[in-house]
Amino acid sequence: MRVRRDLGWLAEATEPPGGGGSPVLEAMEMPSHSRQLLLQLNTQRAKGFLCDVIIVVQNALFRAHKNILAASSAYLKSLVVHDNLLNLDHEMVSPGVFRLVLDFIYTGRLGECEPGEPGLGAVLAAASYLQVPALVALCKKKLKRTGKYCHLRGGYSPYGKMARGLRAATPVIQTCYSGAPRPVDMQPGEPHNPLSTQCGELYASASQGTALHQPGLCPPERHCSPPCGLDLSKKSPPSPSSQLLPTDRLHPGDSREPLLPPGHDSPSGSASLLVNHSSAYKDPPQVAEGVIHPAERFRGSPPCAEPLARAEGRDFLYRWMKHEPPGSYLEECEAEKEAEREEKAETPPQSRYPSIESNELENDNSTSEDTGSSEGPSPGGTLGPYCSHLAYEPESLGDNLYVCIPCGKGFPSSEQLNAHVEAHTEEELYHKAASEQAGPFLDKGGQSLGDIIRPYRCSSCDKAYKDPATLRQHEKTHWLTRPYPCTICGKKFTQRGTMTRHMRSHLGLKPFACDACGMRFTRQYRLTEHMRIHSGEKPYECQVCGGKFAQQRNLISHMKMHVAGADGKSKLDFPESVFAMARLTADQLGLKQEKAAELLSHTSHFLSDPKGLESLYPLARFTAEHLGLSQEKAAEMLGPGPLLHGDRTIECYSPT
DNA sequence: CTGGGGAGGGGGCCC
DNA sequence: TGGGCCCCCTCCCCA
Repeated sequence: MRVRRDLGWLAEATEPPGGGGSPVLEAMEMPSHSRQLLLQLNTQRAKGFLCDVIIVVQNALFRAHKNILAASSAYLKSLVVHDNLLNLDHEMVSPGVFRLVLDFIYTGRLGECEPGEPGLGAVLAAASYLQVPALVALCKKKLKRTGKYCHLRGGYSPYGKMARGLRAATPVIQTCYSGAPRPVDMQPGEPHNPLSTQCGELYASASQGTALHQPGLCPPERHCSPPCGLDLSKKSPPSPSSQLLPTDRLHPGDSREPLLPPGHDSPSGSASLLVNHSSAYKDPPQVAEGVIHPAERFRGSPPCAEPLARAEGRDFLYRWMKHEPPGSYLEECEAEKEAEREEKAETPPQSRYPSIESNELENDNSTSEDTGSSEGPSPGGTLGPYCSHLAYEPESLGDNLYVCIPCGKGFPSSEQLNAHVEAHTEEELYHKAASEQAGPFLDKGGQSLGDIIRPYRCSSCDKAYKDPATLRQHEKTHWLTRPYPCTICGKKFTQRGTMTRHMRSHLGLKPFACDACGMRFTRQYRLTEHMRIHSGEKPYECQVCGGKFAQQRNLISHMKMHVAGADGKSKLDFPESVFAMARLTADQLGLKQEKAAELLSHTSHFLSDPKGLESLYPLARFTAEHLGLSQEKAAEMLGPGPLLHGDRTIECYSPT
């Protein structure tokens, strides 16, 4: 009827003035038009084409079109108006259920349920929550007609196999990185967008890999380490117009719910989708068990998840006790878990402060064995975490009453304690000596000001930090294997946050919008920087020519121009005090130690390095302010000479 | 064509 | 865990 009415003007307009001649254009209707349109839209959704909204449901991502959502659901309509990223309450709708709802929106059909699929009752509840009246009506009708609600609740499907083959027809993220197969619907020349899933959905595994660690289920390179997950369930963005995407690890291997053994708690805090589902709808436990059975989920029919989890737990415990270093990828996964647990266990600072390093633990353990300590060896040859516990619980020292003050270890006799003290590495002694030579900034305990401010020193590179967590974070940079791989491109990162941020670029998420021009950014800092363009603020001033810049990096690039002449040689001279200040600051305060030492070790490098130039003035100011010294005074006090940097002595050259 | 500035974007890393 | 900052690369525009 609408078509006829809408086309009426057209018929009138095309009718010849005389009324006769060519036949009158009658309004016609193509019955399959709406169906074809929906099919096209659904195809586009599957390919991610023109999708302008991402819906996050717990650990799963769905891409869709705002118009379609708005036309189907009053609730979603209210959301998509303001946001490109929707975060649905997974207590109300689980990822599996939402997939069915989204399918219904795009196809007008409600997928049949098979064992493990969300029940019709759950779909009804979700449809009510999302305000999809057509689906609500359909669910009610189905429930009334079939009268098999009890079976549904029990996980039994009266419908047989799924007609639309959700599992088979949903390749999801086919590729993580090079070498992986491309999606079947992708043309060879087409940019490979790993987000182009058939259902426009991505899943983030909350299981942190239990079944993923099964050989044969997933290529080893896809075995994302457990702690690498993006937590989808946390953090909301500061911008009201958007939401960040805290994700848990995106699981590239399956289009459906993340695989979780019953009762398996995600380390990231993301509970099982199906546990949530069952709890939300008071489903009996067997529903979840049926849903997540790995044999249902993965090609190759892996063993049941629960024994798998147990085996993994045993393996993990074994490795934990053995203190095995990361080796194979699976081992790395275990090592990462271990590291996570160690971090949570509030391990003490390492090396030079009352602490126990892992290798020291082993040494300590061997010492105990040698001396017949009351503490017997632990499985695998080390005491592992127990040793750490011993070291910090005086009452647990047992007969080891002679305690080494610096490291807190106990020994049964003074002779053994003396032997232990002598065994402290030369490096430590050298450092202490170095600190004592540092002169006026030392306290009587032999600690430099830098050590006081940053007492947690990396045993690998000598960098110092204010707190142990930062030190642990830093130490990951020394790991041969970066623990947080991107599940889309495979790039690995040393910090989870960096990987999360990287993922945002894959997903095209730019939560921070400029109010003035509408430009969006992936980071708040970028927006702040960008806003200076509108405000005209240029806080970065060139100390040489007075030029001002809105962005620091452009000042740095500008300084390059000042520093390096046409022949590449330096153009500027800098006062000795500046060098002295940098040396003082680097050595005593631990600020940019490596960089300052590097800069000072070679004057030419220093002069050609804008980073050093830029850092000198703030460093000098900092030093003057905090130590109550003038630059000249500090320079006079320090004088020319070798810079003691860590356990190395670096010659310093005067800029003249 | 080239150099310089402006600006977007990504990774590293400390707090 | 996310924010913030630093550093780098890159592109674009303009003189």
